Amino acid sequence: MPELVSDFALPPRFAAASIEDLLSGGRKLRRVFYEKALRYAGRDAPLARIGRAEPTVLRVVSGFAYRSCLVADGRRAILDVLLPGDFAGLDHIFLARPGEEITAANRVGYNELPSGEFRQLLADPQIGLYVMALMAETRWRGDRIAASLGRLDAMTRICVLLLDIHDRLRRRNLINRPTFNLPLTQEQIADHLGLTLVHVNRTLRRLREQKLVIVDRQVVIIMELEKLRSLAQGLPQPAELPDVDAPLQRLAPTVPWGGGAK
Amino acid sequence: MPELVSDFALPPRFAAASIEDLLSGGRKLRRVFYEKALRYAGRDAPLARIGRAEPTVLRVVSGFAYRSCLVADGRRAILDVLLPGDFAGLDHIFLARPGEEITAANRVGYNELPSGEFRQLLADPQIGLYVMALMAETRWRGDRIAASLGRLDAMTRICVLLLDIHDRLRRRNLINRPTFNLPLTQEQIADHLGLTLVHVNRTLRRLREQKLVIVDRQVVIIMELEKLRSLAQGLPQPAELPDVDAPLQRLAPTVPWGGGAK
DNA sequence: CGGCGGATTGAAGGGAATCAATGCTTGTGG
DNA sequence: CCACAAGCATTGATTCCCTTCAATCCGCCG
Repeated sequence: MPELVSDFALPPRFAAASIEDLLSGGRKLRRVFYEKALRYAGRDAPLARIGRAEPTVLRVVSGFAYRSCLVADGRRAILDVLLPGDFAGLDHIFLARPGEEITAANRVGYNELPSGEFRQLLADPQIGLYVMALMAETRWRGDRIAASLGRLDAMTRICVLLLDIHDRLRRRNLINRPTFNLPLTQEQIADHLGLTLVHVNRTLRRLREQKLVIVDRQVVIIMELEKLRSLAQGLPQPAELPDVDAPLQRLAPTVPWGGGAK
Repeated sequence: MPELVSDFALPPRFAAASIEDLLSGGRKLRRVFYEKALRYAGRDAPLARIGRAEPTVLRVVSGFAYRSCLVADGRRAILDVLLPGDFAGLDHIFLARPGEEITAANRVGYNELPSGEFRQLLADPQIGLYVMALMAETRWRGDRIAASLGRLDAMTRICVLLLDIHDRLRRRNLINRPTFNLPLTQEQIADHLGLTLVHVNRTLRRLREQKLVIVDRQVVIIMELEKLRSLAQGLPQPAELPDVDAPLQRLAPTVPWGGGAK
């Protein structure tokens, strides 16, 4: 049997056997969260704090947030960026106290469920399956930035980050052009990509000069989508979770870009 | 209410509510895997390959393995190191084909379950809960190396890696002194930590000179355990999964160290 | 207006990569 | 039993990507 040479390029697919259960699990879970009040957190406000009382599971409805930690010498590492539709605190199923810090990057709307209540939902295997898929997706993202941090240079890392956020927003129908709002400071980008603020700035300038991506203020415009994609080749790819939210109204991010016209 | 200043130092704890279910889930899962034949893979042999036919879930019984990917310019990134007792391929619950490469670092013994069969086990919520805990643990490890790669220098990264493997082996009662066998080449360590083989080598020498850790061949001797631990401060910590295997026989790794006397 | 957080840019230094040889083990075969 | 090859480890010299330090600029808000 001959080797399939270029099969690595194919994006991972979900096994047919699980898709049905997955989708209904996702719908059930969505329903539960929607019953909860919509809470808001202002910029830089914590959604979860290490060691605090009762941990909760939360779902971001609007805005960006990030998980982070502080290492020994006071530097910060941003482990993951949370977009509208993302869940966070799933490991609070097990933990008596939050083990990570979650912070709002801009004004974030979210729903929250006490972890005890969430744990009871898992009695339903379909919900359980969906939660596992969410956890798997988080891991894929984690693998992806780990590989980026370890093996890509600053320029490529930034491209991959922007590409990933684009794809995630696109898949959720939050955008429909290669342009979006990125409410992260250059310092936060640096902390996420293992760089310094200064070097992020320089690299963004070079990206602009090369007309690959334009990042001005918080507006990102991807000029060469396919070129970015080729830079990300070989990195772990998340399988695309079937979109549970498809029928919902779209949550377009505000794009301060000439008043939003056209 | 005054801030608890140093609460971050406490290791995360499992919520009492879930421990019972977790343990019996783990025991059930263990039973299923033990019924399977023990397979072996020689050094550098793949346990799973990207895009191959039917994906499986597997459990390492002896030996070391690692998950890896190849990025665009041909460099390799080792995303995770698998020790005896670790599961791999849990995301094959969802995937039609394996999305990652798993390779044996030395001779590995393992049990294997077709992902379809594994999926059926999840009908049992206790097993489901345990699987989620396994996935959460993998994520914690992922967060930890991501933070290391992003914010620690070569020396500290190596210390954290050695400390982590030590702790994992220790927790599973595979060792009882700060000495163990690490069947990874310096190149593999480099690929895991985002360094080059040459720099790993130099750094190991400096660690030896400073009498922090001695790494000779594949034998690791940690001299200053507490100093290593202080270097890892602030990194995400995995909660310690209750040891399902406690009553089992211990699987001591061979330590080529003067014939194993003492 | 002053102040502040974020962005931008310059100059200098350092940690890690790269290039290049040379040892050291181990396994294989004569 | 030794020769030889292959893989891994070790070490030196040089280069470069990124950091660090420092200053300036810009937009925003009270």
